[in-house]
Amino acid sequence: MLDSPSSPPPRVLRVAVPTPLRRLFDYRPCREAPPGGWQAGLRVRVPFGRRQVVGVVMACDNRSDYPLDRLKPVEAWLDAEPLPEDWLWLCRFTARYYQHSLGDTLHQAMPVLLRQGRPLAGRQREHWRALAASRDGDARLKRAPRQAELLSMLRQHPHGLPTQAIVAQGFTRDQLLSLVEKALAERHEIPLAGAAPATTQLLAEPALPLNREQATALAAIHERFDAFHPCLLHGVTGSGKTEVYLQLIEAVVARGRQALLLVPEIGLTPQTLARFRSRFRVAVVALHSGLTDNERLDAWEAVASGRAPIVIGTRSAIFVPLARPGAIIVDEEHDGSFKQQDGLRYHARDLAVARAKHHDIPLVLGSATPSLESLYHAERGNYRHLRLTRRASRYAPARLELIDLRGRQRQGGLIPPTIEAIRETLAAGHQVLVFINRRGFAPTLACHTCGWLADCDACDAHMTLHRQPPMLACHHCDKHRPVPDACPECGSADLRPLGSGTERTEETLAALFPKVPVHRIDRDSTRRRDAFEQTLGEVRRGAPCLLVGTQMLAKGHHLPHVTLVVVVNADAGLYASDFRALEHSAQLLTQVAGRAGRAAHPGRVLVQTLHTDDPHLRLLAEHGYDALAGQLLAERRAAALPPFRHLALLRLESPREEAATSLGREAALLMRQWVAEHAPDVSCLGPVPAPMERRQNRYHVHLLLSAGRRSQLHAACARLTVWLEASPEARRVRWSLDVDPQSLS
DNA sequence: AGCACGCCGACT
DNA sequence: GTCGGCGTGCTC
Repeated sequence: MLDSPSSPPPRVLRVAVPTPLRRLFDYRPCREAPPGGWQAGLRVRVPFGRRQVVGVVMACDNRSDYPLDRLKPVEAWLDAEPLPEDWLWLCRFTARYYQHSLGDTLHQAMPVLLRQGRPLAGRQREHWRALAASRDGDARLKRAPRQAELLSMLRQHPHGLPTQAIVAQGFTRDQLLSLVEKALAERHEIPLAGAAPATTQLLAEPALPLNREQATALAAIHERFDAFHPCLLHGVTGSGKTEVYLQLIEAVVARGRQALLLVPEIGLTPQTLARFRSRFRVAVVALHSGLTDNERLDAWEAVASGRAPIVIGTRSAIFVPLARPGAIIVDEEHDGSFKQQDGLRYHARDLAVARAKHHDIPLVLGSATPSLESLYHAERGNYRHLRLTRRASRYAPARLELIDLRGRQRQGGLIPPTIEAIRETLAAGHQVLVFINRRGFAPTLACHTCGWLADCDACDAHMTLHRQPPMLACHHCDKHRPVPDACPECGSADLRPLGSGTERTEETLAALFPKVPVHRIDRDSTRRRDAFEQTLGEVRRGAPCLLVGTQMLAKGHHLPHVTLVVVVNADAGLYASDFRALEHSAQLLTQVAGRAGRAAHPGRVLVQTLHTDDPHLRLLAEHGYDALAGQLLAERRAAALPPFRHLALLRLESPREEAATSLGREAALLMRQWVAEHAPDVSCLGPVPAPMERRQNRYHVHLLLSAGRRSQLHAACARLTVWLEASPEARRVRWSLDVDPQSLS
């Protein structure tokens, strides 16, 4: 692989190029070889079609299937050293597993600045420092008070300050340059790379004592540090999973290794980060969507070089290279945000498993409500099943009380006994959380004279009625229109909202409890970045109040003063057609219940439903998530669904329904023939119209492959994508293959 | 996916 | 007469 500078350069470089095409492109090396010789993992700038792109050399060779004399030369190499080996491995694995183009996968897994060709090695950070004081210097700043302030700040830091820190104090780059021009300050560069930090004095504050279960779990995870060691840390809300993570990370870092912690999108809050940063004296790098391109590259480089021992990040952080991998932890492993829902449709939790296995390191999947996949692996002994059943609070998690909605008059979705319970809770000086899974004022608008419903004309969906501001909006496309005064069909003025959303429930509660503040928390009310945190801060102060919100409210936030949780309608989730709907509803209901009574008071959870006798709901209410999960697993087995069989979903999408369907039929034909001969374990279902077939005036058609063996499913998918890429019909239809789809819609 | 080339409608 | 609509073809 390595081509030493003395040996002759290879004739051909196989380069992964950022394109959806699932193949490599061959190039001739440029005249000057990189200092370490040509090798896999080097970024190169290459001509591709009519443009220049950044690609990655995947192999060196002397032959090509393409005529050698027609190969274009590489424009330039961009790295002296190849990109990290573990990162290349992970990208290769991901591209193969998800049947995605390698070039695209590498591109996506790279920080933006590396995609653009910026150098990685030898990165410097710009610093500024004051020059020796001259008598007249300060006099010259008489009319520039900000520059004078800046200079005095620089004088307090004789080793210099990074630009970022200076700008954070409210100074500008221009002010810095003015000081340089006046010879009062100078710019200097500090290389970013450096030795790993000393690991003596790792902790900034002492670890908390562990209870027996936590200690047992930690010991089990610790047992081996040099072997793939998957553990399912299955702990009820408030049982102290985070403390186990903290102490595992401590042990990992003490051994000079790095720990990677993945958290759900919503979980990487300033509070979470603060908890980790206050525990450790070493750097805790956070990778989240709020970083600038430069910050992201710095973070990537700090981890890849090994300088940063602890990384916390959301889904995409699974792609950060680790110089000395020590452990990977996935918190709330059941969370849907770990699965990317477009383009490269990877699941960060599943990649975490693959990665830990590759590195031979411990893996921890933590959850109060584990996915059926992970429970299945734990049951089969593939994962060690570690349970935490004891809560720090005196009180057991609240039981779900099923409240029968049938035949009751609803007000904003709430029936009288529920309203009474809210009244009592507020009177006792506590807080109430009302959980409703629809935003807007009402799910739709209906004519009570002729039965007309406000439908979207681009989707097979109703339009949601909003009051703030008033409009009809489709939640599946960007269409919205004014609320009509009269029925467009019959002219009747008797138009009424049908059902309730967060806005209507908020309005109802505000009318019922005028003296109590009502906070609405949903995507519409939290558009402004800080609004959510601000509301939560107020709620944490503890005065009686009402919180109305969507599932945004259910996850992660510690709300110690909430003692009553109301679920306005459990049925929407329970009876959705998707095969994971029950699992997700049960996880959500259990999480919502976990919000009640975490501190000084026991809690109640009222679940309104039309189906109080539903066996799944009863099982969940009476015996909890684990019991229901066991039942659901049995049902999945009977229905030949994951985790007992593996799925891959081909989605086809076109403005012309017939185009999508006919391509689906051809693909199905090909698959059925090919599979009969090469992969008899695979079955092929469809093509069928997708649920909500028409979205944004495009028709969606599905073809589902399923198999008991991954290898056969994989082979079938590979055959399918090759065929699709070559098929002229497929170029007129947008298609994507979703391996291990999260949902069938 | 980009990005070109290429062949038919409404405008200075 | 041109500007520009998106069909189709290619990318080492």
